[in-house]
Amino acid sequence: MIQKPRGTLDILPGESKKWQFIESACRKVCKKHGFGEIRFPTFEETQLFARGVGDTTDVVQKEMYTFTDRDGTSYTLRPEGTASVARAVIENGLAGGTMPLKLFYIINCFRHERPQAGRYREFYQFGAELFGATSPSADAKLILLASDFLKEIGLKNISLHINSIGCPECRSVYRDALVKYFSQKKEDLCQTCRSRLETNPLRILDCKSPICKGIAADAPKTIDYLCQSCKEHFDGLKERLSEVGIDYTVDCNIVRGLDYYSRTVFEFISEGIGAQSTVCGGGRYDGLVSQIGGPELAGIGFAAGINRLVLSMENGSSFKDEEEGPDLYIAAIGEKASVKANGLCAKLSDLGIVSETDLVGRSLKAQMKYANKIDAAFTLILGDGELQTGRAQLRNMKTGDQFDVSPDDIESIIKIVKREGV
RNA sequence: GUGGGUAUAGCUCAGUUGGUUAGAGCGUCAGGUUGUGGCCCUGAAGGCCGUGGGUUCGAGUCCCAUUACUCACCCCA
Repeated sequence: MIQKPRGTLDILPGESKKWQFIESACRKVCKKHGFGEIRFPTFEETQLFARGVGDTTDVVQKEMYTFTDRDGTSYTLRPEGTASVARAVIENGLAGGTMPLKLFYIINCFRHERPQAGRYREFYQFGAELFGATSPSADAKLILLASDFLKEIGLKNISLHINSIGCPECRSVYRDALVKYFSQKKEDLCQTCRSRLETNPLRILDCKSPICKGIAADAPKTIDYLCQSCKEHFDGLKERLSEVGIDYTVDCNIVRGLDYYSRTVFEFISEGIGAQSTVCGGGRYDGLVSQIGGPELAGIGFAAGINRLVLSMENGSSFKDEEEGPDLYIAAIGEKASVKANGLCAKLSDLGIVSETDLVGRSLKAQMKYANKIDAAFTLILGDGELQTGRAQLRNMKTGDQFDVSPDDIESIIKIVKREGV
């Protein structure tokens, strides 16, 4: 028995409706805010992610699906979307066009992690990126898009947390202060946080350990270390969020794991879907485009984890699961009737009456049972007798009423199905 | 990469302190006279009890290993 790869998903028809619901919400909201869809390769040169996402990040260091092509080039299955979008913007000359540039995408991504609730090796993201705008209005616009999207799918128990991690200049000052603070308490920190002190001190802030949490509570706060312009930017964002009526809480412990973030970072968090509760996360990345060889071009974006959104839909959403059977099932008895049923079925389907007929050679009784099971609105019974007399029974499966029709009079069959079906 | 939990039919699960041919419900398929679904009744198919070792006269049951699933750490959407 060959099984699907670990951490991947088969999405069956019943479940895929939820995914379609989410995807159509993405498209609807993006249209509303003027974001255009971009599609790009599933794999890119490994270098793109190494330089864009950051050489030292866990994602790049131990989670990428990397392979060598026949010509020796190293490629990687995309672990996220932003770096690829930035690359496509540069490569297609969009950076020289009209700004702002607003793009969105719905993609699958790949990360070799240990699977758990809300975390998969192949996972799906809805992402949006806004380039060429440094104003806090851009940050607010993007957060509004995300907020509208979550509202559109009607999720309950979602909260927005924002923070500013500053520009590279003020962040390094802050980082030093943080290292200094935590170094004093080094003995009390958990094992992983002690090593984080060297590698990524900001990460200590969102450690799950209660002891580290306690220590982090009194740690220096990012917002106290922002330079003048970063502070103004953050204040500007908060003002604009309030103006458009978006509730938020400032959470100094929000830290993004990807190197390209600067200034604004944010997360939408959902209750009750397990430990992986960030349903949408993003931030500003003014240095990314130049980092991967493009011009100076500001950007801000987010990605929402579709798998996690599907999970949080269990807790309530505006999704309605409407099971709909075909309008008509044609029960055929015998070879001649079967041939006739095939033709009738095709004609009716063309005319907008969703029709089915027997494909597996069942008895009449079994066909009736099947019609009932698939929730067909009507059943037309066709046998030798009907073909000879030119009269057949059209049965309303809900009421049990039967109508005498001619199998060749398609018009009147449609008329009855439409009238009774409403 | 590190821990915990789980593994019996397509699905959800029973299976006594180890004891003969491993069960139920649901689902699937077929019947319940002549050409009419739902409810009900009957029957059938479907399991190397995750895999490999071990203990034992005897293992679905106990022990070890392994794999998968799952939850958490880590990381992140």
